[in-house]
Amino acid sequence: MYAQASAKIELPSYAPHQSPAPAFEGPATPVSFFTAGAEIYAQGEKAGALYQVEFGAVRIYRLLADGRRQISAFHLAGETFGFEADATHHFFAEAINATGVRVFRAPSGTDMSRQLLPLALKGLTRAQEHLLVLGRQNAIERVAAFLVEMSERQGGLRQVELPMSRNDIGDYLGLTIETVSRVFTRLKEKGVIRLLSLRSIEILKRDTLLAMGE
Amino acid sequence: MYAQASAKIELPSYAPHQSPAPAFEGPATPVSFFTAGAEIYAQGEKAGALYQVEFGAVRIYRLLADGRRQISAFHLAGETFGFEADATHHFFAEAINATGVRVFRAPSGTDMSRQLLPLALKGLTRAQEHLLVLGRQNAIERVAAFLVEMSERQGGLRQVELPMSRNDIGDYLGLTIETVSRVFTRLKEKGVIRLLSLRSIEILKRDTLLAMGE
DNA sequence: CGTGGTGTTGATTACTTTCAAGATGTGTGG
DNA sequence: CCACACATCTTGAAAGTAATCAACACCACG
Repeated sequence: MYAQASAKIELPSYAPHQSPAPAFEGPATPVSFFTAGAEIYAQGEKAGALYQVEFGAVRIYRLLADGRRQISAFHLAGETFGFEADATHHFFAEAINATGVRVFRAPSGTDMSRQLLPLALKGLTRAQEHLLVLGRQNAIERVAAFLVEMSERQGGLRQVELPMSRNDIGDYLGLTIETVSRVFTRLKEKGVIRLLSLRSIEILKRDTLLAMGE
Repeated sequence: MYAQASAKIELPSYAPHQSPAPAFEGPATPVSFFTAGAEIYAQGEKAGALYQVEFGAVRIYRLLADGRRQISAFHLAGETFGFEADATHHFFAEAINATGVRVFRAPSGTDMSRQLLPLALKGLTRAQEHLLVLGRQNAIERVAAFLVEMSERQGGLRQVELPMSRNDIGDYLGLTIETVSRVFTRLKEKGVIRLLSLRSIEILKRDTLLAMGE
């Protein structure tokens, strides 16, 4: 059940050397591979399965009628997504780049509440914290908060990999791509961060960044 | 265990005539009363209990260091709140006005996953939908979306009660109180809504409002 | 070594906030 | 029941921040 096979998948450097521990009991499910931009599921589709990122990254988003997009979450290696309040997906899920996803389908009748609740609560807390960012922080604070978040999710290292484009970052932070770019430049000029490459930054002044993101 | 007793509580008109069905099994817990502005719990406090609104309304919010506030959710009569990802409250909960809250404490060792999961998932979906509003919609769209949401949560009637102040609405929508006020005025001028009183509106053009909120 | 996609930078515009003043509403005490 | 006082809400003018429009640079790919 390979949704979209890519001829040759170059594993990105931030892929873990070994697979994350499976999130759920059950029959071993093969890993599905998705190329950059491939859809994992769409809004309105029937939900039911759970997805664990093996390597790569996934964006969860919603669209307005005129095409405006809000990314509500990124999921990195080891994280699980796809659970819904009812039988329908309320969001889109897409691979950001070459991504492997393990699919879990609980046998009908199985009660997954115990396993799912902590994930749902974690997601709820994250979403509510993100509301504060979108509702009450300005551009530089949003980007700072984002970099801190990405850093912490990657073990708090100085070097942070950003698997997503500026466009994705903008749609996550409620900013335009130009504003994101300008803020990156400002942070560089202030010596807070350094760009190792377009998708890889080094945090030089963590305290400043933390203070910015509040 | 009455957190704050008020001499005389005037039941607001939107209070249900009968108590909502208790959300959980367990020993009958007395209803706690809170006056307008009274704190139900604070960020950092130990969590554990669940709260069901009997009458009145509750705001859930978070603060930035400089006092900026983001309300992540309002809870009306019948709704349950207070569950957390870990043993600590990540948010503040306050009564918006005279409010009765039933407190449930599961006996230790009880597994509430089955009951909690649907609530957590519902909250997660709502929060993620709100992210789209805060991230990608302008002032008039935000207010329109808010009025539609409040209307639907009150049974989809033309008349909608707004138990919260303009300030609360602003902090929920990521706007200032002045902008909220101006948008209300514009919607009145366009004949989309009518103000019956400051805290009570009538929706005259539902379709227009829906189209605005997308 | 081109070419398309992605990112950066600049100038201008638009929207929301801020600051300020006044109006309206609510509650209290006389 | 009325009058005053405080809080909430509305409106206006000015300022600020991010969006938009536009051009160019950079990078990855074939």
